[in-house]
Amino acid sequence: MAERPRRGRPPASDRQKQQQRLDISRHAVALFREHGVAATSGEQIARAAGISERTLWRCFRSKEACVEPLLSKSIDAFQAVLRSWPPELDLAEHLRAAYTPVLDSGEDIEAVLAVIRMTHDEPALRAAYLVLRERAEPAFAEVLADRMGMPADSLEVRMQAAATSAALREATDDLVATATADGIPPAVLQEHREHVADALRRLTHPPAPSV
Amino acid sequence: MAERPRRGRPPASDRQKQQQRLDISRHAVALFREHGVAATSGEQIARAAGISERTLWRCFRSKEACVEPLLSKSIDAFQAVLRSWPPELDLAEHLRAAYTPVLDSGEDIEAVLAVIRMTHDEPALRAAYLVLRERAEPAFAEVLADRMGMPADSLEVRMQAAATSAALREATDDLVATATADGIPPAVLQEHREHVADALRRLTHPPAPSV
DNA sequence: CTTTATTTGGCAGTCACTGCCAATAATGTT
DNA sequence: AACATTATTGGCAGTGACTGCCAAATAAAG
Repeated sequence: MAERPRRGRPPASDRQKQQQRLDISRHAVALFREHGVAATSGEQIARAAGISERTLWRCFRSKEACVEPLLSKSIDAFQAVLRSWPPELDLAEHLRAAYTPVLDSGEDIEAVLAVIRMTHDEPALRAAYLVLRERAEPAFAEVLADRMGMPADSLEVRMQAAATSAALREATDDLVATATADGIPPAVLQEHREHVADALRRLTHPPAPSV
Repeated sequence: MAERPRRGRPPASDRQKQQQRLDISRHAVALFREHGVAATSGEQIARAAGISERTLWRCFRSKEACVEPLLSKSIDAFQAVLRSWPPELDLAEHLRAAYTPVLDSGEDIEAVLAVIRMTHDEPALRAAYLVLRERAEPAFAEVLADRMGMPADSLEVRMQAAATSAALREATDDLVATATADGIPPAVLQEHREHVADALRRLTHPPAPSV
């Protein structure tokens, strides 16, 4: 229990590891975009990222998993928006103010959009994307639990969280599909926000009590 | 365009191919259950199914994909139930009469339950499961499109379909987790049906029009 | 500079999976 | 019955993703 005197090289912080993974992810996605997933080898990714192939496989269990950090960035960003949603404020208002869809990912907007687009053609990428979104559902559940007045691990809340997450995924796919190279037209963006807000509202405000 | 005189060996019907895949799937799942996924090789699966390794890889692109036919069976079964839902009947009533959760899969109930359980520990299986469920969403959309009076490929309907599918997945996971070797206690089953019915009702009957 | 703890790289090996071609099976034709 | 034709299967060699193992390199403390 007591703090043993720390000696030797200190373990890399989680922050550092995340950073390395993100760095690799950027190089990997760049290669995926240029040559396609199948035509990109682990060796190429490692070389581009300036690490050995061995450490690449230590960071990612598979080639396709290299997209995770980039995708996570955008998913995490939306979670943060949801978390900051004040209970009394209308959701659409909150989103209009705080939600700039994918692009909280800063510099990586284009990369994230490209990956999501690629998931439609590359089954392995789609699988990674879906697993990632499911992994984010507990966080959704926490937000919804407050609104619903039920524990976050109750089945009801988990179902709502899963439903919310899936609806948001569909809306995101739709947005990404209509996004051009120039970016996203403001009108489309506005409509997207409304869609998301409607879906979330519908899910968090149950209709007249049935049964 | 005209029917060219058919000569030589006729191609296998889709039905036959599906049957072969299902047969392989059963053997693969049996091995997965016994030894785990990692410890089961493609060679073992092929040998158990009485085919060459080469044809195994022709039928399935990956080892984990071997679970698809079995899982599809149970997903398809629920879709059939949904499709047969008469518009005027209460959903809970319909489910009570027509929905025996996973087990329309006939002989394969245990295998299906086992696979769904395994998806919690085996990321690759989880990925396959999620991809499979997403692939089923368009079918959900068709059912919902009728009720919502909108085209099945509209964003609204697709979002509802995705949400429905995800909620159902969560409910199924919950059911599978509580299922014992003896089977599923009737009380639990009944509760499960109610959960599913509630979720679907909530999704298909939107609350008071917002905005 | 030595000691200790941690990360990284190199190397060999396994195994999932593919391309290619020969063998076999299932049909119609002569 | 023998043959021609087409679809499926199997064998074989090869590629590449990934792992285990150990040695080198790095970063801190004594």
